[in-house]
Amino acid sequence: MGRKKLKIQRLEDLKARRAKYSKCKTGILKKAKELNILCEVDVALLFCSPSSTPTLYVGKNSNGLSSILKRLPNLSFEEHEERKAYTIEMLRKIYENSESEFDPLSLSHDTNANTLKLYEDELQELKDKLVEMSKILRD
Amino acid sequence: MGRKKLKIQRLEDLKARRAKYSKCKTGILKKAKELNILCEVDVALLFCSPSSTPTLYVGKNSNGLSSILKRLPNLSFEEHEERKAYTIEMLRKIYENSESEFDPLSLSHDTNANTLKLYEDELQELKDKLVEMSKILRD
DNA sequence: AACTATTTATAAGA
DNA sequence: TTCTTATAAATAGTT
Repeated sequence: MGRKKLKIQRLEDLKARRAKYSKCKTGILKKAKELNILCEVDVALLFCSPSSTPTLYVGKNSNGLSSILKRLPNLSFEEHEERKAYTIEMLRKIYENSESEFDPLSLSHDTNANTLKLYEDELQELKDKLVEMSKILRD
Repeated sequence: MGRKKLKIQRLEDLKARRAKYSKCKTGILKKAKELNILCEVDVALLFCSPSSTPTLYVGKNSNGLSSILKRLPNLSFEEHEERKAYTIEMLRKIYENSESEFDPLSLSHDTNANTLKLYEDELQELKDKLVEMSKILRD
């Protein structure tokens, strides 16, 4: 929207990128709030830009979701070897089954309400990460 | 947007709510992808509706973010008492400091890039949760 | 942060 | 669900 149509590619100018980020984030947060209220959907959004404070938004009335997200910041230093092995195994299963949808929870306490739909970007990244991890494990 | 202006309140008709959810989610995901590419911002979105499969979107090139999010589904059954105590302590600090911004990471390995900006809904929920937890602890 | 021309998202209907 | 079209809303360029 706006005076001209934008090509969806990285904005090279830092200042323009920051301005865009600010405006766009505001817009998405507004939409997410609307979705949360209109449709009774639990919503959580996380934005991390290289240059500014990460933003977490969690909609009202999230059942258990927000309590999980609250712990996100603390996970990184709790990565014990045990957990890593588990994660790698999970990634392998995901990799072997990489279509546009899958269910990472089939490994554990699955219920219909707990399945996750993943998008292409996510899957590509999982693949990349698995390759990286494989390299590390070979050393 | 559309033929008429909508009031932002829960849609009472289930069918309408589902239709709205589907359309709106598509729109937000599109915007999030644009933000991810245009501004080089790591993005993660999670939607959980009562009636359909939860949706997770994580943008391309997320540094460490996606590996954290990947483990979200597995957290719930890993809630040991030790972790709970830590979480409660974190919530207390947050509660005592509840303005529209704060830094939950000051408790640990804080860097400028690791702080989180929280929104009102989030804070309200934290307060509610803390009240609940206080009740449980008194028993 | 504010303005406004323009693009984009979407409400209602098919 | 998908499409069409009128309309509401977001936003690009600019101040």
